[in-house]
Amino acid sequence: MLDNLQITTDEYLPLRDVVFNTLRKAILTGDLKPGERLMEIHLADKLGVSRTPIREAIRKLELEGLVVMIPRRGAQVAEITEKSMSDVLEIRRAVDALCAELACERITDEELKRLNSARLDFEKAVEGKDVTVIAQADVSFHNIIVQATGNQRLVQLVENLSEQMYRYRFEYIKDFSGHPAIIKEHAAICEALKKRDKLAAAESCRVHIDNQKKSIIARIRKDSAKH
Amino acid sequence: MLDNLQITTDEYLPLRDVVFNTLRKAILTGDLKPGERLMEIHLADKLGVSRTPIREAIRKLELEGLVVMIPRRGAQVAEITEKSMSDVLEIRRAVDALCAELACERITDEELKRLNSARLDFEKAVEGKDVTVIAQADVSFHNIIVQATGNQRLVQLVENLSEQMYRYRFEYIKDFSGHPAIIKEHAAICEALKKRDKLAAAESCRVHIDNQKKSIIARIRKDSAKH
DNA sequence: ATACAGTATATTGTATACAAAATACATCGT
DNA sequence: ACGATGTATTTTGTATACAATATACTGTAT
Repeated sequence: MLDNLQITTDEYLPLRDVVFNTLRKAILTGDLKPGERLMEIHLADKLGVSRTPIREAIRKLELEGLVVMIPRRGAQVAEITEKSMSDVLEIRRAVDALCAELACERITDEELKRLNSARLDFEKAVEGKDVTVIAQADVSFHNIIVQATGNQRLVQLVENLSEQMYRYRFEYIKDFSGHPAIIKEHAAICEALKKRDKLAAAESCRVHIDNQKKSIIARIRKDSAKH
Repeated sequence: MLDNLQITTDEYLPLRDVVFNTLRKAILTGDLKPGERLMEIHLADKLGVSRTPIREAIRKLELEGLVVMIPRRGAQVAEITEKSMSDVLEIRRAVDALCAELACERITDEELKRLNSARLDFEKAVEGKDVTVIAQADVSFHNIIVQATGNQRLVQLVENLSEQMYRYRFEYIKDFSGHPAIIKEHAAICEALKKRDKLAAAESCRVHIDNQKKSIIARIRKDSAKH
């Protein structure tokens, strides 16, 4: 009874945050497509709230880079260009390498164990062919490394950068021919972390991102060729 | 006449952005101190606007990490702890090194010239003793490098990270005994960029940040010892 | 004097109302 | 038929109003 009450108070989220999460998810999954306008009244009606929380959510999406504002014309979903994605990946490459280096210094034995089982989970997920499961296993693996840095702002930064790649992650995962390489890369990262070999860990992460970059950029080119 | 009209339309900024800039500056300069509550009606009265633009500005400050929200209690200026600053600097170290590496590949001869004169401007600024002028010259120097990467998202990231260090930048600059070292570091960075030597450029940047870190962390310890 | 209860006040969260600008559309003239 | 002009509509930008919660205060009982 009291427990239940506690839970409900803990679960309180301002509507603006509910809207923010909803819109973000819609953008990342592609329900809201690049260039699409976000009209306040329309969204308000659709989500059953007033314009106020909608507007506040849009302000956050704006700073996050998921929507762009045009003065007196409102918000629209940010376009993804090859350049913008390449910019993101360029940063991601360095940041992931940093994560690996820091993790070498700070990862605990317990986290190393969890990392290894996350690695094995990923390999198992690859055998099954469910793309969502594979993607989730990949996220879990990398999350352990980022968390092991103990740098909360770094966690947040990686999250934001990952977000930008989200729509293309699936393309990368869908390419089954690339799976053996991913498995090898994960193994290399694991190995380096276990040895606490910063150079090797960082380099493995760079290779890992470089490979992702190849398939993501290829996909974008294919997409833009269509239009 | 028409020109004037053009200017005024160009200069249009929604009130939310005016408020956002105003509050951000107030936080960075320390007019609004860590832990201080941002009360909407109070701010609205003070700035002569309604609560709506205030709230939207706060949403952006929230995502930027300059304020933290407490549900149903509103916003307060984020505290700066040694840990949070150390987290920022850890990222900044890697990101600045990345900037240097990319700049090695992409900086134009014209930008190299401007960089060199910015370096000399800094040396001149150091001779005069105006801290604000010195800080500005330092910013100009580093801006050229970041811009030379041609990566707009990287520019934005560096800006955000710099922001967090802003309040302590002056302490670093104020320490006149450190100036010769800074001058040498700038020269090393310049030199490496001219030679397009990525390793040297990156390493110089790391050293540069490590030195900043020392003085900033020392300052924070001194501050927290007072309280 | 101190702890507590109950009320008043202040503050946030949300919804609505109003103003200004941008867009769409229809009418008119050529 | 085409373009221009003026009006209607839509949409954003801003202000205000209302509701719910948290905080501060006051008085009372111990």
